[in-house]
Parts: sequence; C-alpha cells; structure tokens
Amino acid sequence: MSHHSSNAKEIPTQIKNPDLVERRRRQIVDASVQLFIEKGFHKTTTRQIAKAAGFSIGSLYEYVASKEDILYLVCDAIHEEMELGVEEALSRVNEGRDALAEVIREYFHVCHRMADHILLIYQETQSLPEQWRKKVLENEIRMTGIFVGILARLAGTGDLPQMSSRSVELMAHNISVLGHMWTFRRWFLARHYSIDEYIRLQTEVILGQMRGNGAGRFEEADEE
Amino acid sequence: MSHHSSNAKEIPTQIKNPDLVERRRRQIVDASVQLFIEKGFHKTTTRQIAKAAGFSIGSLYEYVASKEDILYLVCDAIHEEMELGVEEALSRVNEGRDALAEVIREYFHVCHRMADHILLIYQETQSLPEQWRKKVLENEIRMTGIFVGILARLAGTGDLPQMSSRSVELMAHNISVLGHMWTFRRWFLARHYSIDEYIRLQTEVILGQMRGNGAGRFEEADEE
DNA sequence: ATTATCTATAGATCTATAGATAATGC
DNA sequence: ATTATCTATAGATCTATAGATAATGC
Repeated sequence: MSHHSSNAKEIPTQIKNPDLVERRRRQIVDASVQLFIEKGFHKTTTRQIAKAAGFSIGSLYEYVASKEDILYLVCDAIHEEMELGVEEALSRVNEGRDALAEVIREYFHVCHRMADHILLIYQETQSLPEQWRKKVLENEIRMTGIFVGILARLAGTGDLPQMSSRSVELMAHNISVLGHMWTFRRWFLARHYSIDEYIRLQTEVILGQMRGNGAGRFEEADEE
Repeated sequence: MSHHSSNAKEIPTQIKNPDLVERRRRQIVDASVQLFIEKGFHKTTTRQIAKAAGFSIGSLYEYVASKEDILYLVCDAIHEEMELGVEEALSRVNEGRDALAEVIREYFHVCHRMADHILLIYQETQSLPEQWRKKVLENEIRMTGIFVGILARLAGTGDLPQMSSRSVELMAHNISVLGHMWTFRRWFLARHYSIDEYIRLQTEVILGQMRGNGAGRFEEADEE
C-alpha cells in the first residue's frame, strides 16, 4: 500500500536542480517545524525560518513562493512521517484475535512520539489556502482509511463481530481521534496517566463493545 | 452547580461604568466571533473588529488592552455558552437506564449547534498568552467534569457497570472529544452521516462496553 | 553563460496611543 | 469636571522582490 511521494513537488521553484530543491526544502521544513511548534505559524517570521535553515531570506524565496507554501510543506512532511510511522508500526502486528489491540497500541505510540506535530496540524491547517487545506484533510482521511481496512479485514476473518460498514468507518475515526486526543489533552492527561496506562484503558473502551464479552474484565489489562 | 460569572471581569478597562463595559464587550465579542470564524484570529485586524462592533479603534482600546484580550473574551464567552447549553440540555435528562444515551444525545446536539465556536477554540487557544490559555484549558476540564459527575452517579445507582474512577474519567474525556470530533471532522462526517445517525452510532460505541450486553444489537437504534 | 545566493529595501500593514472633541451630570 | 469617544498617526514589523554578487561548468 503506497509510496507517498509527497505532494510537495507541486510547489513551483526558481531552482533547476531537483536534488538541491529537495535538500533545501528539507532544511526549510526542519527549521520551520521547530519554530512553528515553539511560536506558532503566525508569530514565526520568514527571516527566522531562513536564518534557522541556514541561508538568506532571498534564497528562501527561490524555493517557495510564499509563507503559506512553507506551512504546506510542513504539514505534508508531518503526514508523510505519520504514515511511515504507522505503517512501520503496523507491520509488526500479527493477525488474530488481539490484532486490533496491537494496532491501537502501535498507533497510539506513534501519536505519542509525534504529539507536537499532530497538535501543529490541528492548530494551523486553517491558515492554509483552500486548495492545500483540502489536501491536508485528505491526508487525514487516508490515515483513517488504514484503520478502516484493518477493521474490515478483522471483521471478515471473524476476529471482530459483524458490523455495518458505517460502524466500521466510524470506529476507525474514533481510533484516529482518540490517538490525537492524547496530544491535544496531554497537558491534562499526562498528569494523570502514563501513555501505557492510557493505551490500556482506551483499548478496553474501544474493544469492549466489539468483543461483546461482557463487563467482567474491566480492571484487567489485555497485555503488557 | 454554579453561576459561571465569566472570568472576563479580570480584564482591566479605562471605563468606569460597569454596565457599559459589559455591553460594549458583548459587542466586541459578537463582532469578533463572527470575524474569527470567517478569517481566523490573526487575519482579523483590530480595526475590523472596532468597525463591526460599531465604534472606533480608539474606543476599542478603552475596553481591552490588547488584541489577545479580545481573543480571551471570545473564548470565555464560548465556554460560557457551551456550559449553559449543556446544563440546559442535561436538565431535560431523566434518571434511569437510558440516562447516559440521553446525555450523549443532548451534548452532541449542543456540539452540533456550536460547531464553529468549538473549532475556533481548538484552533486559536494557542494564540493566547500563557495565563489565559491556562484558564481556557481549565474550562475544558470543567466541561468534562460534568460528565464525570454523571457517569459516577449512574455507576453508583447500578445503571452502569462498576468501573474504576480512572475509567470513568477517561470515558468522560472520550464523550467530550467525540462530540468535538463532529466539529473538526465535519467536512467529512457530515457528507456521510446526519447528526442523528452520528449520535446513534456513537452511542452504540460508547455504551456497548458499559452495558456489557453482547454484540447482538449492533444494527439497532436505541431511540428516535 | 547559467545557476544559485545574498543584500538592501519597497511597499504594505497593523497594533496601540496621544491628544482633541463630544456628551453627561453637578 | 468627569467620562466616553473619536481622529490621526507613531512606531514597529513583515513579506516578498529587485538587482548585485558569487559559484559552477563549458
């Protein structure tokens, strides 16, 4: 399933050498991610980005046409990293009855690792021009789609109860968002739960329904 | 449970007449909410706010000390409206076995009604000065606390299975956030589900575990 | 000659305030 | 006299670009 050849290539540049473009844009993204996380998109200036990237403001504008371009590069890079992370993590998951619990655990760990980045997307997507906001939202759906596929397969093999495709889809959204919740409520949650406790409890909540195995196992961990 | 005498009063002003302050600030908030939803906080100028509120930029700065003050007034007003909405809605909920389903339905309808406002909070909280961001996040926890109280009570009367206080707390967070999810994934969800379908399916998901009544009722609505 | 980079700055805003004016109440 | 409001603008940025300079390869 997929080589995500980052949409970023659509952004025009004055520079002829494609390798150079890729290298410099990576510098721009790395510098910007840091700055945006610290100060937010609007409070970061293009000069600060150029400086942190290691070249002049003039050069910066050879590689992008606007500050919004930079935000798009950043969002796109984050999604690419998320997707790689998730697919790498999911490749470790075995088939079988506990597959979904493992999927959740792996995915939530990726969310934990990329907390600042996910938060950035939640906060700054709105600042993108319409055309690119749309692309970023599509990325979000693509991520959710990975879970739809897994849930559907598990339902097919009987490892999950039969459910309508709409229930499957909504469940996939819930898993995505409850992973994100750890990032945007972290200032609260992390004071009360470790990431592993959080995963354990949420797994119970999410699987509770699907297994339909009664209310007996509430205080028990599933694994770990 | 509470008169939320909006924290807003802490913001200093040059104007002596408190009624006037309240009235003018309401004008400021009403104008700003509209503008922020349309263009975002950073792309809205103080002049536009003053104009939309119906007075001059000079007067505006008699009622607030900075643009951030305005954002805080806006966030605070939104939380106040949310809390009023939720408490009003919950006052219609009866005790008993279906209480939680009703709570969810009422709460999600409030989220639906206030979708733009909730989204605004997600996007712009970060732009607040530390001190006020903290207050806004506390508001968020207070809202969640309402659900903690309800769940705990239902667990006490036996209308929910016994569960640890941590599970109750996390469940409350999930309900809050899955209501918000309708607002920040609305561009996708609303294309595939009506708000009532969304509520029905999510209710099944959330209650599925707690009732522990097996996987039989999947395709059945609970009410409506 | 071509490509990449830099310096210097035009041009456009935007926030916040100072100081003038109008309205209100004694 | 006091309170509220307005006009005009100081002062501070910030994005984006034009035009000059340096590096690269023929």
